[in-house]
Amino acid sequence: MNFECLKNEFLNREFSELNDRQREAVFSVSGNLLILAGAGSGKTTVIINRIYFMLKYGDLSSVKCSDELLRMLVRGFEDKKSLSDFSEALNFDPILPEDVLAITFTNKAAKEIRERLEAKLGEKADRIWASTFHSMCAKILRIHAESLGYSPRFAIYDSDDTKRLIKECIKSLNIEEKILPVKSCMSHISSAKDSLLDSFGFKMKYENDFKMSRISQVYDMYEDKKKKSDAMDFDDLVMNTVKLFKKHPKIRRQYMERFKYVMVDEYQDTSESQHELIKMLTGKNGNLCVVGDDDQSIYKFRGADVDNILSFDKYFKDVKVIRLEQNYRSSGNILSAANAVISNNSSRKSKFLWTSSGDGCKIRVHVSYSEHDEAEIISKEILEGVKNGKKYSDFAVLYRSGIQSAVIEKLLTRNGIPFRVIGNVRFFERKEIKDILSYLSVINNPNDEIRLRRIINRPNRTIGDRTLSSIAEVAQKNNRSFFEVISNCSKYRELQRASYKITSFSSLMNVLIEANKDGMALHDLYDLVLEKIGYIDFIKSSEDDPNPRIENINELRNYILVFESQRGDGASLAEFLEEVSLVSDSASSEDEQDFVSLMTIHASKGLEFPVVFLPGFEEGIFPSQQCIYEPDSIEEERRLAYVALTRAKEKIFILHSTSRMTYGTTSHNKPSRFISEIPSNLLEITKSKDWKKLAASDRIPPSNKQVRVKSVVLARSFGSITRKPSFPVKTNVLFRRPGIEKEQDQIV
DNA sequence: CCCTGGCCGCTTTTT
DNA sequence: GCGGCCAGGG
Repeated sequence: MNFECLKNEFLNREFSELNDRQREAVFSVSGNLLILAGAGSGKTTVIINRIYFMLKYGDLSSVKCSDELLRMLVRGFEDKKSLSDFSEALNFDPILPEDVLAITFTNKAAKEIRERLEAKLGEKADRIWASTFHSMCAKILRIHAESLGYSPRFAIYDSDDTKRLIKECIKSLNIEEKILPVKSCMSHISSAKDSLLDSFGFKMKYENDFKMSRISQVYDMYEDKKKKSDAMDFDDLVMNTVKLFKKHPKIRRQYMERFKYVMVDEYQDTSESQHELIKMLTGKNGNLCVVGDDDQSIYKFRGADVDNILSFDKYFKDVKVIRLEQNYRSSGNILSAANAVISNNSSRKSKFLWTSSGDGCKIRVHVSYSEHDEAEIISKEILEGVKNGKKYSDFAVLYRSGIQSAVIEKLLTRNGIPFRVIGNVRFFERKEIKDILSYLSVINNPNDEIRLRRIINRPNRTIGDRTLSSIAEVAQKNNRSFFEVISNCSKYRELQRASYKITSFSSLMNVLIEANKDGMALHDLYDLVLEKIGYIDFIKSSEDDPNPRIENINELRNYILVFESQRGDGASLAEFLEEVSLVSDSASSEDEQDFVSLMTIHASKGLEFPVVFLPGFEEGIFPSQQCIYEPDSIEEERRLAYVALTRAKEKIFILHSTSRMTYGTTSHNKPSRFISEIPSNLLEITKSKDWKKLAASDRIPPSNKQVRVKSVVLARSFGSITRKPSFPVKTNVLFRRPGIEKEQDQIV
């Protein structure tokens, strides 16, 4: 018996709940490691255990052991002791929590990691940096803001702010919006930033391209205005951190030395800029562990580059690759189907999911005659399942595109099935919430022009476009900020006429700014803002049904209270805004927990359900029309299909319809190619009866009794319920909307 | 400055 | 088929 073997015996016993591959990943501490984690292969468990292992043992490969000690260990092993009981004798060198950086994409994932680490490690876990790319960058940039010419209080613009600002730039450059739509301009600028192309580089690159050089003008102006507003957009957070590290090698070294062990989750979703950031943090010889699945790369459209994971071993030295292929989620037939579909992709690392559990049931493919019929079949199957002891929450309906949900919502409602649409409008993006947050942002950073413009006439103060542009003009001419101009507007002749209105607004704001400076508690400031601006009355007078909005406003107050109780006394406005700007996470419901989940396939990544319905498996829907003639895009769609299939634990229903109404016109789509890529022996095909041949009585959609179903629009924070509140946005809409009856007539 | 009617356009989404 | 957005009239 040598030490190496004995050590493994100890560790295998301690980590016996893991499989061999998982253990290998957990024990590989030093050097660069790529973990290719298939769907449902216990990825997060590996991440948690690996950090746990590092903090407990460090890198055991360098530990030496004398003969005498070895005999002691053998005895210890027989006495069921753990290797850590010999820590002093073996003199191993644990890694400190502050040496570890764990990066994820979403707050939800970061939170899960933090919670699971806390459960396993106790308070030590707090010292580990576990955060998203963006919050990590924001944290670093706040510290070094001045080196890049920002103040530490810089604002963070979300896509709505960004859009408004870009729109303004397009306007003031006198570019026809028809030639250059804001959306396309925004996405060009965003993807430039994803690949670290700043406005200067952009200008150089596209000198000879007419359209792109117009965009370059916008890019220039956008950057300029944003800088003057002391603000960064989401893409800036990453790009500016890279810039900071390039410009100040000392600062870079400081972080490289600090984060001795770096882990990145969902590496297939990284963009070029994020990849570069990781390179700068770890260097060529760092200890970098990335986890991901190239087959689940579905975010190319927002800058993700699969190549970062596919060519990981080219970018980093001496990479050890570990594949996690044992699946703990789905039955055999589901995995066979998923494997078969994904094997049609050419650019991928080979991987083959397997399970030790049985084949399970076949994959049911159902051919319906319309999208109504399709939704009806789903409803029937759910009711049938519930009759046989399943819960509503065992079911999920996953679709390619959000527009598919409407019909399904309708028929589920009609059948009295409780459901929720996950990921529609997010809490912090609601108009009333953005309005109030904009007030708070301006109080924190009066230079934030875009948000100042948003609120200056909300509630109405009859300060219109005219006045706004003359303020902007004056600001430009006198080289003053927008806020400075409105605070002293009586001094400017051009603003004389509107002076009274503007001054009453600016003095209001100045009162609020002072209140904040005096250290007023956050929730008191919030109340003061609402009261001073008369926002509730404004909502009451301008909305047909003000209640949902008022509920949201109250909910924001709750959120502040929770924030204050977490942070203790010193909870500052700046900290609050930081959290809010990076957290899209939102409401969860207090009451009913048993509901069917409806969401896009994208939103379902990482989740699992016993029974999964996949409506709209048709050419033109999925794969979507735009992708059909592009091989690369088809591969991305196929990965999406792979994600969809691997969500299911027990049963999959794939549905396609011989006719479907989209955008007001009826189309007849062929079944999706992804269906034919599944071996037919795994399929069980059923068909709706031809509706024309049905007796008239059978054609009436079943129950039209008015069932009260609450459909709450949830953000993606599903499962992690931290606050009680809910936002019943869509309660009963379906029955109040006229036209349903009409709709039924059409079917009959 | 606000309201309303007509017109366009329309995957996927986190931060 | 529907909603968001812009232009034009009140």
